[in-house]
Amino acid sequence: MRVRFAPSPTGALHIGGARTALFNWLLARHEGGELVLRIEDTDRERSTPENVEQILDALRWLDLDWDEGPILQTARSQRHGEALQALLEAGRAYHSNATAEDVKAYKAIHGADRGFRGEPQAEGAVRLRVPDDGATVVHDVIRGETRFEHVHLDDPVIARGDGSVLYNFAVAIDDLDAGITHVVRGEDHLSNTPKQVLVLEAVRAVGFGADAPLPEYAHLPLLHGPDGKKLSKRHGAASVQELRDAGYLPEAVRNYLALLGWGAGDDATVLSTQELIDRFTLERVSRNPARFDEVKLKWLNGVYIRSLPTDELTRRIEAFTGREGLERAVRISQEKIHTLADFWPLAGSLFDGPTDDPKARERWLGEEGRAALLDVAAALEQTRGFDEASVEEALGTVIERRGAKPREVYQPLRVAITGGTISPGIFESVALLGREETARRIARALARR
RNA sequence: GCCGCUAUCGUCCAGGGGACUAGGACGCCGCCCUCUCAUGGCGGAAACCCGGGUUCGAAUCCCGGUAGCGGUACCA
Repeated sequence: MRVRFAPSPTGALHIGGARTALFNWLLARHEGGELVLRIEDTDRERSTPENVEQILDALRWLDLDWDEGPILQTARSQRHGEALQALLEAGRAYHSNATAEDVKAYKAIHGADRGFRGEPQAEGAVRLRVPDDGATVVHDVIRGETRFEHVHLDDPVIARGDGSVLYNFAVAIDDLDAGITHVVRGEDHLSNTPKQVLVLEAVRAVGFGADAPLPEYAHLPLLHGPDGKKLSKRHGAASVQELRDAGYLPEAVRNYLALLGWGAGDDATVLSTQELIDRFTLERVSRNPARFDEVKLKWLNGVYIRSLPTDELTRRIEAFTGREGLERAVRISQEKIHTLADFWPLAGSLFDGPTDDPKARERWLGEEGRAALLDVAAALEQTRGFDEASVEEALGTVIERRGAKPREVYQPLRVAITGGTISPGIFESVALLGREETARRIARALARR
């Protein structure tokens, strides 16, 4: 089995594209086949080297590797030209000056009863001659047979007036030459498929890749945004880079993306990449479009974060935040965060000093709170050690002596040392800060007002 | 408009003629645990798009409608 992932570098790699890449990759790895990476850069207006780099960067981050390529489609223009010329000479394609308006006008008259068939001219864009009779049947592994009647098809433009080829032509030639056995891509390409099959048949008839097999097709259901519309920039984390910047783990993203349009079949949700490879088959790919649900991704990411060894999670958080010496803080935060980005807002004050939350101050550092804090400061001064257990013990004494509820002691202390009401566990946080820093922060909180 | 694809809880995925009182996950609601936030545990609400047909029997097969989406570029 040889599959390919063929993004066009007209923007960053989208979540939908990433899912397509993942499915191709899983399939190749499951079958022991090869994955070819091809960059479809025949759109000269919008393709840029920066976008190519972005796509490669996204694939690397996702840890999806490939066996051949990246092949730039434009680098194959000579081959495309030869195939095009052969089609021209055989009369299976022709030059035509007809514009989109001409075709539209033609269709206005003939409706769906007759596809546009141009008259050969000396120059102009190149159109593929579609037979009037019959139909092209696309055999789709996921959807079964889809029949496209030739009378409904217009002769498609396969090359521009200057001879440069267009997508539907290049794709067919490149898949053929690369020996692709399965074309797995988004459903938005289903309607293009008959054109590509027609190109394939025409080109083989004139001796190009006549002995190469015709690829099988598998069109994946499309991915939609939370609003049910096609995924776009408006949907926030729409690109792979945005996912990375939002603090998601690549393994969690792979797991989540695999669940969009595919299911293991036995209700399994959390699946390691190896399990994904072992279990992935095209037969289990769904036919319905799926919505990208960041809430569920976030939950899954939390599952992965909690299951990571603390030192590994620390490495990732240090890389993400650009800070060092975070291990202790990571250990006490691990079960409280869902993304790498959650860490700093939760525990950053342990390093950078308390933040300022006026509401928290007002609620917990009133007369009662300050009185409690005074007791806490005294108790913390004379603990034997300063680990979590001794901190807990000391605070327990304060609670008992004051006849207070635990929170009436813990919360003022939390606000004093972190500035807010949300933090890792209070004993852990205090122990991490140490006796002196804790005392300093309490004193500062008390002095304030 | 035309061509095509799709249709099960709010979302994702199961179930593909009787095992369906339709299952799991996220989310939501309630309870428990609890120093905040989380985590964890227990429980709950929540779906077969509509109409015909086939069949002893339809969520499941067929037809139609409707809706959503895609294509209809000298974009990919």
